[in-house]
Amino acid sequence: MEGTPTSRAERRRRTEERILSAARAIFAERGFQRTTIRAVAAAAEVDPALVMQYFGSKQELFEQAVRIPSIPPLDGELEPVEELLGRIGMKMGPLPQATLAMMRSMLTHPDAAEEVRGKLDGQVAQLADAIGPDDAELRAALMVSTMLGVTIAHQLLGLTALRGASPERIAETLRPSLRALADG
Amino acid sequence: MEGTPTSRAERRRRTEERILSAARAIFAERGFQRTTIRAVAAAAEVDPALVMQYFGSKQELFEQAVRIPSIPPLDGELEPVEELLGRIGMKMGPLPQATLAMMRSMLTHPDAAEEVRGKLDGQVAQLADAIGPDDAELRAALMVSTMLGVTIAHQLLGLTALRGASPERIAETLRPSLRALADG
DNA sequence: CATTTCACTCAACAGTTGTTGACTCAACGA
DNA sequence: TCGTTGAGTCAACAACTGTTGAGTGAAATG
Repeated sequence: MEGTPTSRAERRRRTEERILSAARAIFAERGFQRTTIRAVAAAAEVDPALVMQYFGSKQELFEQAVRIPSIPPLDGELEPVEELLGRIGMKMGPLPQATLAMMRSMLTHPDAAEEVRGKLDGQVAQLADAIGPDDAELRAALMVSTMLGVTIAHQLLGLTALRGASPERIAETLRPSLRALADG
Repeated sequence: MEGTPTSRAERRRRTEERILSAARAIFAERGFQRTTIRAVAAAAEVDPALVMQYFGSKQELFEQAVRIPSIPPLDGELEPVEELLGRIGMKMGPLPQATLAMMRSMLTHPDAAEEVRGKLDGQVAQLADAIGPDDAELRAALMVSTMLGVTIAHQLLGLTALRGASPERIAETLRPSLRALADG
């Protein structure tokens, strides 16, 4: 058998992570409203009251579960267009559950909307710095919007024409489009 | 005073439309889950029970309220890219409430997701017919995804960089990007 | 060993939700 | 004029929700 490490701190750490993991999965699948504390507790094999005791409220559970991976900033080593394209899935695997949970909720949960808007605004600003001078902000915003749309259509909506396509092929086909926006 | 046309059929027609209008507005603002029959009834100045009596269930109310304006098919008179761009807001005003309601709910309400996916798949197919032969379906899907992303970022999320921009300027700036996708 | 601490459970409350059935009353048809 | 119909209301049910407080038993501490 796997060792049963019944140390208090260790047990706590593990169940807390088990709850967070279950929460991420269900938030990502159903969004904030349709996710119930009871469902998260059941998936984590814990009593619903424990979830409350650990996280205080459903809202705080959501924040904790979704906090970790912010969109990484452009590090300037690569050309911006290539860096954006890489994010479609070439260099990292599928999107982290926390990001999916955030996106899934952003249209119906005001706090998630504000969080996503802030993150995207930040990315627009970074991108605007890296591309040509004319209309930089608008063009950057459209590049980010394009990435957003492709991600939603692919990961959340499951457009038929995108379901079979590999991330590499999507990125390749999208390149001239982003390039056109980046160059003005 | 405005005439008080107390004919039975007429009264029914009017209250029914009042309910549908209120439903569209609230569904568009809050999405399916967070919209309550009571809120719709209150906005329509009617008893909640009447909404049920007329529409049977919340789900059916949603379907009726959202049914009407399907995405108009490409009519082939214009070049596809220009036709898509026109939809950003140049030729028609802001998106109809029914469409907004649909989009607002599509990430958290499975039926709305399926409906939107179907509509977008249809548009992809049409667009794929109208553009060059290589990878037509994938390129068409990316064009549609781009439109989706820009619409979400602009109308539902309110990206800062897009909030001030006029639809015409957005369409203009987006043109080379869509053109690149259309031409392969 | 005795006591305290704390991870965890049980049962319940209070509010909200979709939905229903009995009721009221003005418009309608004969 | 009178019975019928149907638009609209009222009060309530049943299920589900987030949330709470009292309790339990094993680990930590002395």
